[in-house]
Amino acid sequence: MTKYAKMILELIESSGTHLSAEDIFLTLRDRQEGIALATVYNNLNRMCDEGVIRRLTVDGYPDRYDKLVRHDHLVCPKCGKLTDVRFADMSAEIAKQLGVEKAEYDLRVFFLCDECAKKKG
Amino acid sequence: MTKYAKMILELIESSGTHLSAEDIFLTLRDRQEGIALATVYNNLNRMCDEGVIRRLTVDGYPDRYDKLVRHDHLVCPKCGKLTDVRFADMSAEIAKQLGVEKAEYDLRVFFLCDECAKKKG
DNA sequence: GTGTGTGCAAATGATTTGCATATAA
DNA sequence: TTATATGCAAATCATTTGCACACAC
Repeated sequence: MTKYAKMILELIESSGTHLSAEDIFLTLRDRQEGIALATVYNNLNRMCDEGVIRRLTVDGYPDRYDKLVRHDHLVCPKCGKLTDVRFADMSAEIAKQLGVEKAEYDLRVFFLCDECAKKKG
Repeated sequence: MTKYAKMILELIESSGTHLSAEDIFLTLRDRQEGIALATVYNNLNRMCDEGVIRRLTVDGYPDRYDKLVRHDHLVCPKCGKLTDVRFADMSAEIAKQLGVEKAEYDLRVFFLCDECAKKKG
């Protein structure tokens, strides 16, 4: 694992928000790291393949990346903001219904975020 | 509602599969309709905004469009294939937990499709 | 030393946009 | 008529790729 791979992973693991490739690129560049955007993408793709991080694709917005700890997401239908939330784990029921031992899933709940709710009212 | 809007909606409603903008464009063009790809996109976007159809964004694949009847999806992690499936409706629990009357959500279960399962074994 | 990561610039591919024309209410 | 949809081509934007160079093991 290289210098940049480590930095990128650390950023994602330690971040409270959901970072896009560009967020990561800009953060590292601000730290005077001479990293290229393509390198960020390369690393993110590799880590997703290896199952070290998770990609969050939301329609209309650039992909964001997330840690693996089990949780679900609220997605703001206005601004695309993602918020972590934890609903009951349904892996067991789903797996049972599909006739397999283990099942992975992605649950997104559409929910107007605080900021957009304010703007509206 | 225009001629093409009707055709596009009908295609989506009657289709057993999940069509992409290009699928729809090619289908209509094969029927000798002089439709433009941009028109397909325009109509799909409009219908999504109006809440008449639903957009399915799967990372790495072009968007596909779906009818509104409540159901969930299996997503093949190898080929991106979408399959309809119906798990228990969780709107009520989710809404309760969020403190609202109604909640919309999107549930995707990652599950190797038949074809990819064959190829593997 | 040899494979793999990196930087850069150019390519890609899905989707959007601008604008002039055509169509629907 | 008067707004809105359409066709076309060009533009956009996130992401990927090719290639030469630089590390890491």
